[in-house]
Amino acid sequence: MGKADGIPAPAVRRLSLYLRQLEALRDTNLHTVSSKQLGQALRITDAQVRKDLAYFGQFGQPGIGYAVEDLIAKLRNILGTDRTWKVVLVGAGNLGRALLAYRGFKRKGFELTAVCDSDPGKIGRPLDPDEQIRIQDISALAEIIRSENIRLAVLTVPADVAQSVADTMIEAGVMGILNFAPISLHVPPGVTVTSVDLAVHLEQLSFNVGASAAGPP
Amino acid sequence: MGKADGIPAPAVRRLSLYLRQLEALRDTNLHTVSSKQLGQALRITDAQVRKDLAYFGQFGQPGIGYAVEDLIAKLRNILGTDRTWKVVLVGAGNLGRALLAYRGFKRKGFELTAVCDSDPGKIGRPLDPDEQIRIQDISALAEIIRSENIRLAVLTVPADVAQSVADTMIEAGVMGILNFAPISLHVPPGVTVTSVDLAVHLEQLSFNVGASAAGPP
DNA sequence: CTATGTGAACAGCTTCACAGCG
DNA sequence: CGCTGTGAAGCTGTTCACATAG
Repeated sequence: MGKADGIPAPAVRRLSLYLRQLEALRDTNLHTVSSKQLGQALRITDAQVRKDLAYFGQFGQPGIGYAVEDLIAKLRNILGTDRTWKVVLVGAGNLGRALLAYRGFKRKGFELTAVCDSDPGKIGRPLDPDEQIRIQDISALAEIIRSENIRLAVLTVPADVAQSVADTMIEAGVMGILNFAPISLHVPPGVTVTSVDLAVHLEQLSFNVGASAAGPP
Repeated sequence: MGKADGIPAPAVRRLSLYLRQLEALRDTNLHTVSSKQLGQALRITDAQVRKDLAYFGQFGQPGIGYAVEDLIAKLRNILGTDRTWKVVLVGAGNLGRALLAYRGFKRKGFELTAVCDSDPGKIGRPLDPDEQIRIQDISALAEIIRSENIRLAVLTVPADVAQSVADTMIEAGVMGILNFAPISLHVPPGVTVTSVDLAVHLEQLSFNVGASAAGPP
């Protein structure tokens, strides 16, 4: 329903990679970059880079390339990370706490606003010694989402409750879920889910390694 | 290097999802499943399911469907997880320790054999109270990989050292890397890398949510 | 009648190749 | 000249539709 129509999903994924690479280039005091350079760094053809960027506008200068700082700003705007997104994390297990500690969060435009868990033993505890966020009861989840106007969630709960937690969150207004539970979430149109399943990723490696060699000894 | 030739990468990704779903179905005492049922659970067309499976053999019975237990075994064999893969984890930070604690590892055919870190303060410590694995110095990494014949690695080190650690591991025999560092690893042909970048995933959500609505309030 | 396996049609993404601009 | 932006071509992956098997 709108801005993303006609734009290939793979192109959007690469946008994030371009942004990451550009931020690295900026730190080396490089002011301009060509599609060829960007492509080589990411193992993508230069034509691909140009086409991806051209979906969103004319950002380059013929004969010169792309202005690094400028393109960073453009990409942030396209991806929506020039604004700050409030994020709720549900599930304060090992993985949840590790993700919370990840400092890159805020720098990228995401602000962890609340953390919920169903374990009474965890509720009320501060997550990180130097963070003031305390774990709240999962029964308050919907109310928190509504009152804080939260649109994004990170889901690190066990698989058997993931769907019902997701339903609750969506009902309360969440529009995007980063799901770490090993299950296929069903969500209504307009809601986006991205899933990360450690086992799935390892299986891909296992397949590829097994395909080119004898396999594990 | 052969087995994967002509098979679409997306099909292989879905194989893992089929396997996950089948394991869930088995626990509900379902013995047979159709491509339509599998597809509905995963939001994929039935034709897609059949085509994916048909890349690897004729596993179904016309008029009946697929035998759940049977197909699980077939998929495990194809993915290479009917054998046990030794895995080394490098980087015992928050994320690394969280991944270690993940119990699904062993159940899926992956055995965490060694953990390395460069922080002298961590070396020698047991990771988990009930695990006997101790953190070893990263200078021993190559030797560990060689002597244990390790082929898979999980990389949870800071971005600025990720490439050099990867080089070391590949030199020592690692063929597949699950990379959590926010950087594009360059690896020689035959070596597989799968990357998981939290920021990238969140940006995808931000884009999609921003595309269908006004964005965050 | 149900459900698989598969060639053929279709759709979508990537690469090519070049016109045009600095 | 170098490099972008882009129609056209090429390729890869998905869906259709049906012959075939139980």
